[in-house]
Amino acid sequence: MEAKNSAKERMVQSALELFHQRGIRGASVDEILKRSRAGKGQFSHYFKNKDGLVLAVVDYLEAIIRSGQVDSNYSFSSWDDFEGWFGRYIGFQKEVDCELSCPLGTIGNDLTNDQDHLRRAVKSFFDWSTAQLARFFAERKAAGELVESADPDALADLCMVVMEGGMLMSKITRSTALFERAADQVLSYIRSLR
Amino acid sequence: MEAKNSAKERMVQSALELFHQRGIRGASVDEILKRSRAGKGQFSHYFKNKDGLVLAVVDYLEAIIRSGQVDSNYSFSSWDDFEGWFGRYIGFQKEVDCELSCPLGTIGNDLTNDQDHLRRAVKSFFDWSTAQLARFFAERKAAGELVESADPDALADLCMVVMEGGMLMSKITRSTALFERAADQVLSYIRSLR
DNA sequence: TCAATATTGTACCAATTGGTACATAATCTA
DNA sequence: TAGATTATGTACCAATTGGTACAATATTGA
Repeated sequence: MEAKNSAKERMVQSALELFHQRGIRGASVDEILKRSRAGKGQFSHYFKNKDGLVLAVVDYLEAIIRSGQVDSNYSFSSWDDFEGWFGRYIGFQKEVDCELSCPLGTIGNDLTNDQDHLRRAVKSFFDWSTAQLARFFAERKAAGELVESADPDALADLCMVVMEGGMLMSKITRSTALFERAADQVLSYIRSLR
Repeated sequence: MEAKNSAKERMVQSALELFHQRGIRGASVDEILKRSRAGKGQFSHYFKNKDGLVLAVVDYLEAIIRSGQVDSNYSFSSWDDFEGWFGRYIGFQKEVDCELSCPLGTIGNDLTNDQDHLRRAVKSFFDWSTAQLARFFAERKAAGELVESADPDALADLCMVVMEGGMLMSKITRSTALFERAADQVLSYIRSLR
């Protein structure tokens, strides 16, 4: 149905790159079109307006992460899998010299109150991610690998918050040192509950 | 020297409010001037350009936080002081219905690579905040109130990362639930080191 | 006092913004 | 193949952007 590298796909991917780098407002439609070698015609044809493109970008991001096509996947089955989770985000930051933070965090923070449908789309991805972590912790607890007082949902929330905060602080400080130490503390904490 | 409510002061305060709400790019110079009841003349007179205004806003924020004029101060002297630290940020989010995140986090994430002087200004505030937390943990450890294996710097990093991530996730999910549970876990962890 | 300095207001500018109009070309389908 | 639908390109638009020019007004200090 859809060609391999359709104009629509190129627009979404270019928009993702630019939104990730400079946020929604920092990337103009014209620049996105130039980068994706598309014209205004395609843009208006495939999207109602810029918000429509943002929604497509969020959906695209959610799709590739949920399908595991990206480094930081959420298919934990062992403690080793989990312990590598923070490492993949830290590794990403090192690859990009700490010049970016989380794409969905950046997009989500850029939204205004009149873009609630977009905010909900971003939130739904975070809800899913948190649920994946919580499911993993619940499974480990059911297997007797976590003490009775451990709260799987709270642990999942802690991980998500540290990941988002770590990505943001890495960009601002241009260093993963803070993120790494914080992640280490979380891992120590969770190990102490085993 | 400076009048109580000088045009410069009004411009900085209005800019802070708007940058906090919509980021740097989301707040136009014209809108800031309208809100602060000032003209283009004053703007050009007091600031070189928009970046100059951003720098003034960052300096202003750092000054009021370091001087303790704002709720979330950093003058910890007891465990009770510290345990209320996350609570003040969570309380702020509740006051604003989770429609904002951390002002310096928002500004910091909005910067591009050609604004390195601004990034360094934001970073210097985070460095100071982290150092305040680290000093507190180091003092407690010296007083024998933390186990030998506790790392004051790493604990400070963990707190900063959870605070920033919590503020961001609260805005995106429009709820402090995640932030609260994550903060609780951090407090549990630190208590386990006492 | 009176000139220098600091402050403020208004008008303007080129560039960019998101968005529309509309003609053309390709593709599908009956 | 004919006609509809889908896809693409070009030109244009009003509004907004950050920034400048410059005149006018206070305020200061010798």
